[in-house]
Amino acid sequence: MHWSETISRPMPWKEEKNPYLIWLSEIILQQTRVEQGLPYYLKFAAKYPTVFDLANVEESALMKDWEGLGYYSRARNLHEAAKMIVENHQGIFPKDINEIKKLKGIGDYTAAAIASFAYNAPFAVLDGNVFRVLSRVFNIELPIDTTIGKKYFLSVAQEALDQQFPAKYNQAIMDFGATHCLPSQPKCQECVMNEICIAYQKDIVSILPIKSKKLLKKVRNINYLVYVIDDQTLISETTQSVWKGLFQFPMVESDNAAWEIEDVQHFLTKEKIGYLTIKKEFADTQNLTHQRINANFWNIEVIEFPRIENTKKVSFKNINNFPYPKIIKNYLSSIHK
DNA sequence: AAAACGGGGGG
DNA sequence: CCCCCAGTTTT
Repeated sequence: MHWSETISRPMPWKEEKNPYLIWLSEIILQQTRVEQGLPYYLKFAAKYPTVFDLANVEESALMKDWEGLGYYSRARNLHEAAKMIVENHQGIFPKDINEIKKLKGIGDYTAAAIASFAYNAPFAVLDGNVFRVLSRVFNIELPIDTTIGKKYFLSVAQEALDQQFPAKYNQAIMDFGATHCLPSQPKCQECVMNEICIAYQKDIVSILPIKSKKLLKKVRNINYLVYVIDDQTLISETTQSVWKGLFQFPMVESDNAAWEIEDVQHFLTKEKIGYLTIKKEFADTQNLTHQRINANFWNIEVIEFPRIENTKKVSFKNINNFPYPKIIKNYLSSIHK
């Protein structure tokens, strides 16, 4: 806490005591860098100043505002939680941590963050920063991605918490992890903790914290078919999986490799779709947590649109009124001259 | 307990 | 190219 008084890391939600705005900021910041989430927080705080504004908005509009931030279930959960607060709590954000945890999208970390920041309640936050700081200072070599590891770290975090100033302490340890006790190249030489940091004394800072799992990535080849008549094309709303609630073009996934133009021709013929021209307009790749996506965008001039379930006609002039995943946005930017 | 879930920045 | 980020929900 003393260290935190020597640094400056201003953020609009620090010093904020309105639990609704704290909640909003915490949801936006889940697995998201402060610099990345900041503009979204400012937009949401201005557009949805109260929980009622959030509860009453159409979900599609909310998704549009969330566009580009990722982890879209956060937006859907935010909406559902807002409605829960209005219906079950008369629009007043709950104060009891168990009630806070019942809200969609709020887990252990976010509940502790809201309870401590808004009400100065004595609950220690345990996020990526805290895992790192505690694992190094106390030389904890339990993996942080196992149940046993999380349980132990939580007990250490709770014990280390300053009971008198929980909000200040939680804020300080996260600032410390984010700016000083960095994942790589931490500033150990000038660290105020280096004399009591066991990992530093043992020179094993770089291996901490320890993770047990490594994740497998699936490679997917997606062929987006952009059917075009004059200024119109066909888009559909994704109904499941990763990009639920966002829009995309009709697509076909190919197993081994991305399509060549012959494969597109073959597909259109098989589906009895008449076409004038086929042109590969854009190619891009995107890395998600569990999959690597190779995408090709095929511009296909047609005489009449094929009948595909759940698609709608839209003009390129209005196409940006709908929310899209990043890879579709990249394509749309590339064709917008 | 493990997998799924985005996007961006930095080394 | 890999790691990590103010984590939570679903399987």
